[in-house]
Amino acid sequence: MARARRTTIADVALLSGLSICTVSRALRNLSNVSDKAQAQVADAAQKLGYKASSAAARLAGGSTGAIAIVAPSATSWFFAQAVEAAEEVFADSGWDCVLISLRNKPSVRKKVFGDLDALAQRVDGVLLLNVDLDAEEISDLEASGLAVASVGMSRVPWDNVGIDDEHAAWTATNHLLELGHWELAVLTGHEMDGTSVLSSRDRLTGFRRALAESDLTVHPDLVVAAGSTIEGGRRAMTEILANRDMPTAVFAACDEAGFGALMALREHGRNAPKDVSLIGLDDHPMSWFMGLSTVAQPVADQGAFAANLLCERLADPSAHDRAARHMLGVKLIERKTTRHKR
Amino acid sequence: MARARRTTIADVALLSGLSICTVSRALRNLSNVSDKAQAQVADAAQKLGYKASSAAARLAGGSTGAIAIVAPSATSWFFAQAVEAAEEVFADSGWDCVLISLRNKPSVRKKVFGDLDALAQRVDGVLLLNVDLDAEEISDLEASGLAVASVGMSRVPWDNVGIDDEHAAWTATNHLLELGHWELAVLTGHEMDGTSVLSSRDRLTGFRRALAESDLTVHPDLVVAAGSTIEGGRRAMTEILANRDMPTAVFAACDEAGFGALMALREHGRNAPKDVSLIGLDDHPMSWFMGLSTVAQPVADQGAFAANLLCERLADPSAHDRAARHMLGVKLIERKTTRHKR
DNA sequence: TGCAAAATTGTAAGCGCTTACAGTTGGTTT
DNA sequence: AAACCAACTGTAAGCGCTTACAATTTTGCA
Repeated sequence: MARARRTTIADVALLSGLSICTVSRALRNLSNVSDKAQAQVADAAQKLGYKASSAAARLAGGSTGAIAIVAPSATSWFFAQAVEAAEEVFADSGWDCVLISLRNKPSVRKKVFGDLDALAQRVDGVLLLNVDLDAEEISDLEASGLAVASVGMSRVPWDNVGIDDEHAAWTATNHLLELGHWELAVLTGHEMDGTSVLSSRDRLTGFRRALAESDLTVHPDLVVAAGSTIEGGRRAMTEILANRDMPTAVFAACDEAGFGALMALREHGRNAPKDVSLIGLDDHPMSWFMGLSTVAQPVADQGAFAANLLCERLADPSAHDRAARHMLGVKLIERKTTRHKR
Repeated sequence: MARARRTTIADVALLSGLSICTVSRALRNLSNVSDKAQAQVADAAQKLGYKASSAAARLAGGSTGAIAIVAPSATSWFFAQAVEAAEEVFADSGWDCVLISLRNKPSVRKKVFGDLDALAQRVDGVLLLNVDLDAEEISDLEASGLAVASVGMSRVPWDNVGIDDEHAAWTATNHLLELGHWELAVLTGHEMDGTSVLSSRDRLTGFRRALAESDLTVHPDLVVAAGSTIEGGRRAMTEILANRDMPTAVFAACDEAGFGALMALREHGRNAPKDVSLIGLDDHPMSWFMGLSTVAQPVADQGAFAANLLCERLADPSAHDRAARHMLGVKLIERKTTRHKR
């Protein structure tokens, strides 16, 4: 099978009997092309199996045909789900997805967002998944000319969809409070190295607010970084167990950390809800089985929704009205790891 | 902050006092450039903060600066891990990763591999993760000019790393056999729709071989598709439980399906190992906690290893010797869901 | 029916980089 | 010292597509 010369727009022009320029316009569905020409071009392109060269298009000022999906990390359940959901939407609209994992490293984040021009050169848009950007990065991104949409970022000048993380955390914490607990610990989504996923900040805030509303204070030793992995949750819970003051209830900022906490408890001969009440946040597929009480959030929906929003922007950049902000609901799910304080 | 005209290779040429051509060569570290010129160019590029345009490079016949990571789906634990590990390797080498999830749909697979030219246009290489390709797709890919490396594909004309899935499954099954079980069921990695991930085929083969070696036959009703999700495992196990002939042991082709099986058992008032012995394959982080016996495989290692192989190929396309094949080891881990048949 | 305005279509100039091929330069060889 | 070479460097022709701007065809109306 010899490698044939690629079919270019010129071939289509020739076959359709129109000029390259008209073909180019027809191919991109620009308005000022007659229906007849449009049809001829479509027909010729079809016959020739013509595929545009994204590189050439890009170079000439067109679209790259790609968007970037940026996530703090790609291994946790939440991100894997959101990424897949978004990828599906993008793929169906013909966009390539460049995956960029920040790997929980501020250095990687700085590298990516510190050189937006480089990014803008390879993609037309960016989908941010719970990425924690500082004010400068936000305004740079806004000014970069890239279309942007995000999952889980409030107060941001572009389309955004998410849950109210603070409220979700508040709901979980409040559940604990209502069960009569007042010595609470929290396994935050922050990483050990200090990095934090955006949602984890809000969740911590929600936790704190719930306590404050009950005039409770949080002992610093009982706020421990777990990240969003099972292993992190396990380490964090182990740390809490080593504490002289055992809390009677624990809020894990994500279910995976909650699973880890369950492990740590078992390793120490304890369990939930007997020794401590434990509640997570996410509603991971395993949670039902583990009996983990939690606050459920629609994960794939968020990814898909945001991806759709971005596709729309990309399709019609002129629609430059103010950013849309969509909040999806969460729901408390009581299972077996929480119960009334005795 | 006005959007300045981009710095091109011409600017670098001007500043360095050399021709565009020499600059281009110096930038790409081609051999025939004097050290002096090389230094001047590096210096000028540095000063100007020059960033090459990948689109232009591509159009002119250079590299796209991107590779594609293709996975049957992106949500399962295995793929999320492998993808992240690979992404890290690629990102560190400066490659963009285009994520392509086949979403377990043959149609998507056909679309992607049926038009390799389109793919070749946007990426220089492809990393395949347990993708099940037919002979034609393999040879087309081989002929496409794309650099290829894969995880978990045997007998393929390019670099490959993986575990011996058949042997791993054989090991798991044999463990069951050694415990005295002879009525075995298997939850295969095949999807309900008939799609199969490459590894799941080999695992099924390994299961069958183990039985055959003990002169045992498999009842068709006891070979059920579970895919590689918790939910799939749950459905599959439920189906088995509805069977009149309950097996005394079950091999789940992946731990996640095993978790689902555990759920189904519980929903039916049964449990492992009392009612059936259950063994998985993967060693998912939850498996320890669940007490799930399994066969452990190094997941991130496989992704990173294969990514490195691909990077090497990409860096030196001339090294066209025969494909390397690396087999990583697996290990039986006995936990609590398997025990001797009573 | 005739002419300006509107709608289409075509011409041609790049976009920034790679690369075949044509110089240059300076050291060797005879 | 003339003739050669090897090692560099420069010239210029694209890669395939977008897009001002010009040219042409239609259409709308008086």
